[in-house]
Amino acid sequence: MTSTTESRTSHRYTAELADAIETRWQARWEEQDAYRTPNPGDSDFDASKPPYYCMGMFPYPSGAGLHIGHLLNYIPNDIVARHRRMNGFNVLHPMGWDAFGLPAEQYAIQTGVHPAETTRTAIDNFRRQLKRFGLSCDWSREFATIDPGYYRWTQWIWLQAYRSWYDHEADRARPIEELIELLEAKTWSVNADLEVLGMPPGDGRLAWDELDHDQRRTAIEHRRLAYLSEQTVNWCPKLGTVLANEEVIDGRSERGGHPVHRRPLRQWMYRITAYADRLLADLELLDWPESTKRQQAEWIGRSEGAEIHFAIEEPWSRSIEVYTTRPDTLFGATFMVIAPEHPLVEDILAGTAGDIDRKSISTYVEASRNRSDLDRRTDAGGKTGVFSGAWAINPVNGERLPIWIADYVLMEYGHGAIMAVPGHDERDNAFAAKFELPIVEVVRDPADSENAFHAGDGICMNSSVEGLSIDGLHTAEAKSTVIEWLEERGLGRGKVNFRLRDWLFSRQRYWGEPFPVVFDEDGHHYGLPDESLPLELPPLEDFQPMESDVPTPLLGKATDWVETTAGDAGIHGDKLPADAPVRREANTMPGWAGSCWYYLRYCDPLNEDRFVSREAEAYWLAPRDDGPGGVDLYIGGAEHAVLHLLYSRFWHKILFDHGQVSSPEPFAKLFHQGLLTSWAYQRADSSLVPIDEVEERSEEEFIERATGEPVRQVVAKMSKSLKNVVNPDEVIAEYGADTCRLYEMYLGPLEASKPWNPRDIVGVYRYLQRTWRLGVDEESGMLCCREEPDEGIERALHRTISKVGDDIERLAFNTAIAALIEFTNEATSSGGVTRDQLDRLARILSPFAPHVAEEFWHRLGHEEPVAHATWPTFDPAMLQESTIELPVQIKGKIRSKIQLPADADEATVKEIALADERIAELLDGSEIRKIIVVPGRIVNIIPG
RNA sequence: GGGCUCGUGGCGGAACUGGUAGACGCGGCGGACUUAAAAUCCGCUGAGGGCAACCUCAUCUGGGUUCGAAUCCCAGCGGGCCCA
Repeated sequence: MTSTTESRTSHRYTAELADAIETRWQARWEEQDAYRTPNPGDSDFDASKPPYYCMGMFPYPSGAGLHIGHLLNYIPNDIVARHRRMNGFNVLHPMGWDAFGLPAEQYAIQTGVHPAETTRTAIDNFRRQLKRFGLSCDWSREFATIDPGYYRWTQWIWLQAYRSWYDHEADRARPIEELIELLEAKTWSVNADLEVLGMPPGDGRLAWDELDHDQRRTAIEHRRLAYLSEQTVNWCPKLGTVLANEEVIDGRSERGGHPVHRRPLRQWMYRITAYADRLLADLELLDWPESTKRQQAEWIGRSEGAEIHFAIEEPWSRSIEVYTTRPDTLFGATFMVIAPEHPLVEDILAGTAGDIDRKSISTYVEASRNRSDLDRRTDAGGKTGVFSGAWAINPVNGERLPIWIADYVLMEYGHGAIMAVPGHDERDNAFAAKFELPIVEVVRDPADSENAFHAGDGICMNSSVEGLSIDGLHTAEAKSTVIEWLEERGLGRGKVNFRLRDWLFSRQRYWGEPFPVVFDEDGHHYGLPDESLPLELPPLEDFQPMESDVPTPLLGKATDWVETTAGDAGIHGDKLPADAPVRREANTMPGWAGSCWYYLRYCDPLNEDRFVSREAEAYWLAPRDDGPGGVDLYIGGAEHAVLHLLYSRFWHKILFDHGQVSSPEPFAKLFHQGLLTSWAYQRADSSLVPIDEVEERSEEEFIERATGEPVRQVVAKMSKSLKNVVNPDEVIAEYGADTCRLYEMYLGPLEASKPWNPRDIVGVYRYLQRTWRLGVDEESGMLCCREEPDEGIERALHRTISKVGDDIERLAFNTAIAALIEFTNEATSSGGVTRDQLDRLARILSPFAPHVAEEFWHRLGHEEPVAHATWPTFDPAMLQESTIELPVQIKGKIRSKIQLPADADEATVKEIALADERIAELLDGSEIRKIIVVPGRIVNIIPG
């Protein structure tokens, strides 16, 4: 081989060179703290710059390592951050780790290694991989949710809720002391059920001083934002934990198929329902995808209807309350249905009166106890139910309604009881059909008088008794008439209901934040004072779940930790004597907790006195430019559309009510990146085959090795089980990080699902090679630029600067990169760029390919990193060509193109168009009815 | 079942508020360089017709609105997401 070939290859942009450039600059950036973001108060903080806060949803570091889909979340943020920084913003662009939770604990159980250890290893690996992509994050702000210095404040925020109640009059959370003040002052009172009422005592309402200690506690519990409550949960003895409804299938755990029992358990709850109205209304303030806002609105599920009391015939001395959104169909109620958990069921089973088949009732109740809510709601297996033997009275017409027990009614919704209107509700209709119960039509669909069954709005019929008739009224009117009638007689009232339930916040697992609370010997709880935080997780050798029928939290194993004294726990002497034995809460917080407020901590991650300093919080998050404040841009997957984003908003509002944060909402603008898909293989029965079990016979023929059966190539979400995950380390080894960044952004629109196709990567790799050659001579390795600028290239550069900047703001990175490619191609074919042009090119390339750009920037003689440079300007006049080409249509079909000055007026345009040789020929002197001129766009001639 | 959303070359995708459909990339074809290959560079590449200038068709299907529709409206088919 000759030396010429060697020298030529030695300065080409190859994976090896990319690796050298990238690692060199990454090391330099780290040395010089290139991406450190000063906070207000820091000596190098520049208050004249406006703030910009952009972040991606932080990753959950798993043992499997980063996969290419994660980058789809972080590269866009990095591009925006770099662009904003170069445009004079103080940019906060942080990174951290969501590290508590079930996956880490399950992994630890499998491997026998402590979750703290596996999690730290996973974090180190994720950090290494992310840094290798050259993200311009301020790593000095990094933290993990498992750091005691962080979860101290997670516990503190929980205590804020624990020490609060919700004042519906003022529509905000307030300290418990203020509730006690209102009660002590006898401004407010308590009813017989120990519910706090916003009215003075009297008329059956009790004054605070009439209550004993325990009654007072109970009354307060009814208002507390973080409270204890008996909840029916899915307990899986084998797994030793409570499962979410979605994790239970046919009474067995989704994972492992172990039996799951429904049983009541005392759990910490969050009164998120108190915020339902605000969580719904404030969606309007947000620049979020409409679909996500709609999902949240549906999840909150506000409905207007009525609460109606139904008396029950003797001997059962109670009434049933139901909630219905259709009080207008009250005349059509032909039976009642109550949930198997309804208190009336217990009464019936305990009693002896009447001719009642108690055996089949108890069998049915037992059977439904272990069905998940999800199963019960869906129609799997058809409707089931049993007659209770009791009868209710319809308040409007006095008719007797048989009360059935059926598990399609859930205790958690409404009051665990419904009035069944089989004529106008599908599920009631199906139930009535199955058990041969009467169906009455009371609403007529104006558009369809054929079918009696109609679930929508319509005109009332058969709905009239003495003193009340709604016949002929439309649904909306009928509803208000019935509600008014019920309210006058004390039989019911109009009510707004929400689908949203209070948030079950306890888990029986080890790997989570401990609750900062202890219980005395009577079971009364005491929140820990702030100065005793953090309450650290005790070290636990054995974190295998306890197999038990009695739900037992894992932390219960740490007996030395659980059993302590009030003094050691930090409870003040005025609450309990120092030597009083107390038990710590052995449940932990769910995986959601740490992610509820991490965006706040980034603003001031090392603060030991506050969760975030007021100054930093106000600078980064206060409302500005008519926005609601909060994070300027939050990018993350649509799978978090409801839970994480709703929980975060809820926590933020609690802090807002306490005056701890200055914006009503945490995230001003939200964007969901699409899924990255990959090839997968499907059997004839459409089950999926892991990619490594498939052999490619030819272009279109794929065979499953084990069976020899042909399989179909399809696109599917990247997942470990399909083995179609792409490891970023491999891509970097083959092309370098800059290529990988460009490729991911070039695939297509950020919000769309896109297939990862390794074949296409070379396109952007070649682009970087061409761009490299634009500035560097491959033989000498030296910077080589032309002396005299080319007019066309200069114009093209202005166009590119303009388009790339606009596209970044639109998050349209694919078209921004296309524009960059176009520029390089154009510059290459017309003899290269000058130093000055390369200088500007390096800057607009830097958000996408920061390492190559930095190399150019350095070689051009700059000392400061390119990230600290300013975004190049463009001259709008340079975007405008002096002569333009305009298509000319005849009757909407393009027949010719004309050249004309860009500033030609309409008359001139028409004149030139008509004078065009081809147009004149085609028109052949015919009459012209009309000529439409769209300046700069088109001319359309309509002959007469 | 209801709601939302999408459907453009062989492939990923462009196309501003209705105004030159297919930017850019991949793949393919041809050429230059090379003993040859790789790499690189240049040209062509929606379909059909024509020697050519050009013509016809073409954005899931079928209707409609408009001077003009990938874009707006209606119906249908298909994919995705959410709710049930």
